[in-house]
Amino acid sequence: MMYIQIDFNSQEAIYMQLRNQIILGIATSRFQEGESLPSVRQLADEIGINMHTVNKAYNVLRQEGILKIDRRHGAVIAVDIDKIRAVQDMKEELKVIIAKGRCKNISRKEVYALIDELYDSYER
Amino acid sequence: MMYIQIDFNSQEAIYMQLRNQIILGIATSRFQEGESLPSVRQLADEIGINMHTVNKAYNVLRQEGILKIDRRHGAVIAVDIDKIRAVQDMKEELKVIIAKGRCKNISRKEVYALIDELYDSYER
DNA sequence: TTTATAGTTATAATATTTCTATAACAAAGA
DNA sequence: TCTTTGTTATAGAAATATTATAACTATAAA
Repeated sequence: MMYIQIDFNSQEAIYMQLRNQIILGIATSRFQEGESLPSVRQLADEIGINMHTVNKAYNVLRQEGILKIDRRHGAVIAVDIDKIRAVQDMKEELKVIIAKGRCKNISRKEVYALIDELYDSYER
Repeated sequence: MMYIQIDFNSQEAIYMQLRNQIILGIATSRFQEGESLPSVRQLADEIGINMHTVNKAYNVLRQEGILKIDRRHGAVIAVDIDKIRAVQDMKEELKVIIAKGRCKNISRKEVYALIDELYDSYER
């Protein structure tokens, strides 16, 4: 049992909701490095969605260097530590969000505080 | 002339690219509070896209409290300062990004550094 | 008052993306 | 051999994005 919760009324694509929850699960140590995720068919069954939707989420996570997938062990949490690329990716993701904050006169320190709140909530 | 650059091969929706560039433009002071944006027809013509696509971008920005739109002056940059809501929105947007950083062992200080880089690049 | 321009609304068509539904395949393991 | 794995292919349905017209009302300028 994975306890994944999908909001079918959300505008966010199902595969992205799934991807997000797996990332959040790893950050909060609900899932651990080396742990196997259910097979695409199993998880699809469990959630009540199609196999390919799970497959898509897994492949996004693979491309992001969060999972490794092979025929033997299925999807295994294996975070690749290409720190440089990870930081670059994050910068790209933050770009518009911070720009919007700048428009709203949100200060650096206020952003720091948000970062702290979130980091604390992911503490193990 | 607005000098908006759309990547038609991008997977990102055109109206979102437009929305992002306007936000970045405000953050970098290329556009100023009180300034009028081109009419939806004008900008659509300039970029070579449909009027409704521009209209959608403008309406997203209105909903985010970045523009005001009325029949007299068209779309005018008018950032509403509901700080509490703006901060809440940002937290929501940061949630998964920071979780992913946590997976990648990116430290708070490294995130701070990114925030600083971005804030500096938006300095006027 | 006429004219032009503003956003708004409506409708339709097309393209793309998302999600589902089947099915078959090859590799690995029991 | 039998089952399970991810992978691939194809097809269709549903939702979203984009374009194309057109008409409407309100405002501003001529």
